[in-house]
Amino acid sequence: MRKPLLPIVPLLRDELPLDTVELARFMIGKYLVRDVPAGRISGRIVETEAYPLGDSTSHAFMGRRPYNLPMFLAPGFAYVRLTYGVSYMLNMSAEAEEIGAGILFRAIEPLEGLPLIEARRPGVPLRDLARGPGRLTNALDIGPSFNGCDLCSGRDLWIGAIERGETPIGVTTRIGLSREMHQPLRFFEPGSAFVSGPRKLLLPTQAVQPKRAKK
DNA sequence: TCTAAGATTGGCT
DNA sequence: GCCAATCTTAGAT
Repeated sequence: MRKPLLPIVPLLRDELPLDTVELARFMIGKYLVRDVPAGRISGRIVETEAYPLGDSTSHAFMGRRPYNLPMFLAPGFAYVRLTYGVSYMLNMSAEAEEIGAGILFRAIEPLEGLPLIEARRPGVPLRDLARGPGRLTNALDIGPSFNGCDLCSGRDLWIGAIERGETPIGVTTRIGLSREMHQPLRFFEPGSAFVSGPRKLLLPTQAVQPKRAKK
């Protein structure tokens, strides 16, 4: 007998905050769902990053290009990119149409479809299956074909919610950047073991020093 | 459990 | 050459 599915309700575009940073915060504690022929893969979103308008590290910073078109769509469209030639990353458009901004999904806590994930990642501990943006896309079997798809569609690949209340949210600087490293634009669920980076809260008084340049 | 270093990879931030 | 990463290995805590 199959386990009943979690009561995840698709998020409507109207429910998404327009503001990039607010959207990144908002998505913590929501759910990413992937429908595959064999069933459903889903997980709780525990880590995101914001790439707002004017951010020099954003793929939209240089203006509209063929490869970054989804970032200029209305909120809730997927932007899938290959990075370092090895990993795909799942982003979602933010801000009104014509404005290039988005958020990056960095980690989820896998909840449904674990056998489907494990079949593709034999021997990998549960905690590591979707801890990191590249692992997340691997766990949900997301590739470049999802670039530009509507995450508010409620099918194939979509975002949803169960509880509607506010959850506590941790904030730090973003991961892996060599510019704009001081910005508090990474959000995560405090206490979750499924978060990929530091899980200590950034205190307002903490200054962030640039890393020493490599020799 | 964490941090760090080195190798790897492909498109153009 | 620069990167929004992963994997393995090694060491500290």
